[in-house]
Amino acid sequence: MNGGASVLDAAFAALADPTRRAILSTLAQGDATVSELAAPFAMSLPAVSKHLKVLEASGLISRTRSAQFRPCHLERAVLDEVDDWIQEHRKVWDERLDKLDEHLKNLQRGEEGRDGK
Amino acid sequence: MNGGASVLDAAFAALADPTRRAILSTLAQGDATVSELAAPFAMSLPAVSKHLKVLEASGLISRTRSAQFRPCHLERAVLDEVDDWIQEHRKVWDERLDKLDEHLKNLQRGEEGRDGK
DNA sequence: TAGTTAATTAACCAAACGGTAAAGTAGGCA
DNA sequence: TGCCTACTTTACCGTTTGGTTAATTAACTA
Repeated sequence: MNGGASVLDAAFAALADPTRRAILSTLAQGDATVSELAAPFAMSLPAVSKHLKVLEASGLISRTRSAQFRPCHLERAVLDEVDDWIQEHRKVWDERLDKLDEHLKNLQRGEEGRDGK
Repeated sequence: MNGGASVLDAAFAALADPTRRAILSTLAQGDATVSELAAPFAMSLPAVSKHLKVLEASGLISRTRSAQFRPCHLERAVLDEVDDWIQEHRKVWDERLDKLDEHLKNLQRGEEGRDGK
């Protein structure tokens, strides 16, 4: 039921940092170089470089070379996987809440019985 | 443009751990106690307890008391916020890719000019 | 060739993380 | 009252994370 979660590990971990999310937001408006991405932050270049390495390792971005620049580029696939996980769980969640709602309407009180294994 | 990101910080960080995602999956099928949630894992009770504390702090779950049990319960709101962030970025992403596509069709070559600030 | 710009790598540090074992707390139950 | 059950809290430990500065690599430019 669970085929390869390490992508999600890295993706969620990458998304957990506000600096990295801001970088992704910037990048959503177009490719950018490391210096350009670093500009808005009160943070050294190497720090941003590390964030980009994390993002690249997660697969959320890719980097190419253009002379001495390393333009960064967003990649959709991993964000799609993250979205898939969330949608899947929201679905089950919803169904479950519907059932619970129905259940409550039927019982109208706490029978205490979670459906044991 | 960015009002309060700390919820996302905590939520993404919480989701970054596979054990915690598994706990959420279990919980999606119904509320459960700490011991029940811990059962599938080769991990001590305190470890699971910590994970639950992280999940609770992120707002992804809530916990009540029922005698000596602490049944855990999924909360939708935060997952919805996470979903919102992702949808927002997928949207911009898509628009941008569409524009790029169009742009490429118009130019058919690398004019090298990123639209500078 | 020497110098400048762009970015990464290396070494280091403090704080956070994920786990442990052991002790403490709180609520049934005999 | 005293014990069992269900959990949490408290050290403690090794690893990872996010940042720093300094040194290095790579490519353009004079």
